[in-house]
Amino acid sequence: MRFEIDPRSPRSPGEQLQDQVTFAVASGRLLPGAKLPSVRGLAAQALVNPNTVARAYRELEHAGVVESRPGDGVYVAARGDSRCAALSGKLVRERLGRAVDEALAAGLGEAELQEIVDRAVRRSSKEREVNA
Amino acid sequence: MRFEIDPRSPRSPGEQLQDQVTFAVASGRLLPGAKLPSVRGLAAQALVNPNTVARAYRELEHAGVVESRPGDGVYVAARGDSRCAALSGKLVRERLGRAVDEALAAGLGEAELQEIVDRAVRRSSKEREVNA
DNA sequence: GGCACTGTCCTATCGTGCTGGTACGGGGGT
DNA sequence: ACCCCCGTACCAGCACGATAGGACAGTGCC
Repeated sequence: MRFEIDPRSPRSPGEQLQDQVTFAVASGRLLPGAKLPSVRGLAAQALVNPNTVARAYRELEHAGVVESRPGDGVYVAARGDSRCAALSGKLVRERLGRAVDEALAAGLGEAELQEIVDRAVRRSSKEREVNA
Repeated sequence: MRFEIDPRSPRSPGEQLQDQVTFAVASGRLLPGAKLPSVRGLAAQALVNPNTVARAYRELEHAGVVESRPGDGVYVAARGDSRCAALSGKLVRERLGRAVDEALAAGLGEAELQEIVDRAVRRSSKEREVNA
């Protein structure tokens, strides 16, 4: 499981980390019981401060997505997957909705919009293949 | 032309304002030569600080989208529309792409994604009718 | 027991974006 | 000429997220 931060995103690094874990759990790429990278390890990998990772993990624990076992590691919570499903669905719907609103406000027609979405889907699934 | 700020958006008020003007110009809702709301007026309407609006206008002027005539007002620049077309197209593509990536990462299938987009389009065009 | 690794906590500091307030100079209608 | 509204500029201050560094306690392995 790789995590990475897009510095050009308007979302803060901590939020991006949180989102990525949530989505990975919701999609089943991270199963309940799986061990997440260590705070320090993930910080080094994602080039952020360990404190930022720790805060993200703490938020996730508060949301019931993960469980942290001090001295051992952070694990996906037992029912974290179902908890994430609703959560990530809501997030995704909200953000996709916003992006579509923007696109229409910018004068794009439905056809062009459809084409952009298709293209993004194809690009994204191609990347998924490569990483498989 | 109404502008409003969504405080729940991850984007800063200034950026939201900037985007909205850009999209309005790109879509032809604001034509070259049209007068934009005054710094103070828009600030009062959108519940932000006049300084924030002034900065957004300055950025837009730097991008060649608007022209400011001190003592008079801020106007859409002569070739602002064409300048915006490319700009907003790029922005929209980027953000829609990100949202689609997220949705797929969250485990949504293409069919569900399609359904969400359709729903957002319909909701959005319904709002457009109401405001027409 | 000792060691390496884990998560946790705390404080100080920086950068950035927004706020609040004030002041200046120009345009345009009266 | 006057006054009102306009954009512009500048400043101090605040909030927030991220950074940096250090210290602590628990777990697991040897």
